Amino acid sequence: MARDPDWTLIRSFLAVLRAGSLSAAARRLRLAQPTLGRHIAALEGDLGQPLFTRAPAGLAPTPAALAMRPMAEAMEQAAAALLRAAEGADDPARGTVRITASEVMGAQVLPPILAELQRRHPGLVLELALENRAGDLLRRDADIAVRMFRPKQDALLARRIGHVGLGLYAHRDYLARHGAPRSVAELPLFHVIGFDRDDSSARAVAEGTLPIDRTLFRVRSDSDLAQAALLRAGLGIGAMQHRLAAEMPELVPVLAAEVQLGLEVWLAMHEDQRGNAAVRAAFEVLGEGLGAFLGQKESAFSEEKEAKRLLFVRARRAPGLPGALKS
Amino acid sequence: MARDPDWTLIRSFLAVLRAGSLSAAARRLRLAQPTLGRHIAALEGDLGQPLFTRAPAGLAPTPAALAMRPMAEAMEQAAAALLRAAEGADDPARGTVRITASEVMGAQVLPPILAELQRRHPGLVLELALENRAGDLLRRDADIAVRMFRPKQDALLARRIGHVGLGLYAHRDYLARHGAPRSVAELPLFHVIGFDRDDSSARAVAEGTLPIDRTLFRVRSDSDLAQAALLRAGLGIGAMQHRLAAEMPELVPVLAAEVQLGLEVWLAMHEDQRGNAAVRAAFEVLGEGLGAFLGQKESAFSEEKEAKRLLFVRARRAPGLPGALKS
DNA sequence: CGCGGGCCATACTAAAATGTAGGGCAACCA
DNA sequence: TGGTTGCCCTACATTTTAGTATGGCCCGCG
Repeated sequence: MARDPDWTLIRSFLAVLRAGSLSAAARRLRLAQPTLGRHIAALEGDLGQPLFTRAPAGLAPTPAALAMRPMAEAMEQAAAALLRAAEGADDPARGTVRITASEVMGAQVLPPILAELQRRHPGLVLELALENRAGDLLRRDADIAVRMFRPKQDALLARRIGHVGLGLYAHRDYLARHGAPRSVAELPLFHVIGFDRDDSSARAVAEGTLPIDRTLFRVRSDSDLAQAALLRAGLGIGAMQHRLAAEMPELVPVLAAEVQLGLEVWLAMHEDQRGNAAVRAAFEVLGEGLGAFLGQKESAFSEEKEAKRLLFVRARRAPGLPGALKS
Repeated sequence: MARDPDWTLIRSFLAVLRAGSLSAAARRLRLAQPTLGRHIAALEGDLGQPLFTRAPAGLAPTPAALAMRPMAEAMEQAAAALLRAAEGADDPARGTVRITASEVMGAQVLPPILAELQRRHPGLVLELALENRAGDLLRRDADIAVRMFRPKQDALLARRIGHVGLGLYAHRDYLARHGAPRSVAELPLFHVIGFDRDDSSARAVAEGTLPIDRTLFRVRSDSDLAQAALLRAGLGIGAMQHRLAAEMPELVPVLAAEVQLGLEVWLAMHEDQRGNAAVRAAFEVLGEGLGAFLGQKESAFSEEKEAKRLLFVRARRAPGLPGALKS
């Protein structure tokens, strides 16, 4: 009852699912509407069950169609990754590299490094996606990830770049108005800037240091960039990389001796992309640039397994607080 | 220079890559050889670079083609998963569920549980893949995984089923011939059965207990089933689940007081498959059956994040030995 | 209530892809 | 060395597929 359908039909199916109607999907795919109608009919025939119920305003997906959607999207992403791999396979100068990074990294640290990358490989097309959530590489959403924590997946090639130090800062005007806390215990009396719902950044930073709790914060945002902007605007006390804060004269360190935070910086790529010259070149330049930025010697190219051992040792040295730790 | 190619071309490309020639690929796909020749030519045109060099004995892939292969395979697996999802979306009685498990689990524990599953859902088509390597679910190589360690991926729905105890055993004839070790320190004097190159099983079992080293073993195999068979054949001392050893009267426990090993049992499925009735039904029955086998109450259905917290607590209670721990 | 705009389905025509058949080439084997 | 086999390429007939044009339907709006 289920012949395996032509992949083109799946692509059309996904387009119809997204667009909500045959006509709209046809416009996006630059095909004719009857063509898509036939594709859907053929796919329904192959699968032996209806995928859409014909409604006046368009097509309504059946539960089966909704269940199929993630797989169709996985195919689409794999196809996009294949295209990138094909472009840059031979020639590092001619390819597209998609990089994902955390917000702060992508906005504050990466641009000059990417400029250097582009200078060395002018033919490269660069894509930069900023998300604090991980898991992009495995979905082939990106070729290279700059992450502030150890990549967990076996299928990744990961390199530990170094360590970045953070501390608490506040605008000097804020401190002039409210004074400065004299101890960590006094912090709840001030306007602490922190996450809203997504604690992934905070828990990585605070690992083994502070018990992190949403109720501590009196100014909340899940965007690290927004947090930084709020900090610079004088709304309260928040965390920032020392390296970045040093270039912002209006910021003054707070509890510098008591609160010392740190993050690891990791570079990761999918092992499938090992054969892609463009990705390899970008990986190298990013490693160099980030290493220089961190002012630390970078470790040798190492596979995930070795990286794991390193992290393990590190984790034993600094046992964390159960409440703040979920990763 | 790079139009995004029709997905059918990618499928043909993968077939040619695997088969090594247009003709062979054509036979497998039940297409004519010139058709595949045209597909490859079209794909090369779309990508703007050659994928194969024409050789007398067939086609030799270029580096670019090799770099593209993993992505093409990812598409293929996603398509297969899509097909399974379509089949079983509505009706648990009519669907295919692909299960991956470790060798011992799949060969010794799962069969009766799968029999029960089939009894309850006679229309289900079951696929069972035995591999000790993980990472199958994310590649959509399987719908459900039975694993002896905590699944690490965020995109998975995981349920901790329970705990299985292991110990060292030997055939009574072996012990009659060689005697029994009186302490762990004496073990190297005996024929210990263990892994050859792949230490993934052993390091999970021995976590926090024994320093595991390949040189300890005097009988080596990477197949857990082979190890069990060697153990039953009297070749030496090896690890086995208490539950299984209890049904093998020829086996005698060794150093039962000194060496107590254990593994967690986890059930995991891809969150994308949540909408698949067949997979859900299989997940439920597997959870019940494994829970009954382990003789323990199963915990409530929980997402990965909660599972992580559980594991963290556990890891703190039993700190491991750095050398034996890489996961 | 009539009109326009969105949608899908159908019939027909045009284009494109597929299959078939035959030729040439290199490698292997008796 | 001569036959056989497997391979790829090209040319041509055929089937399949896509595009165009049209009609009917439902909804919202003036």
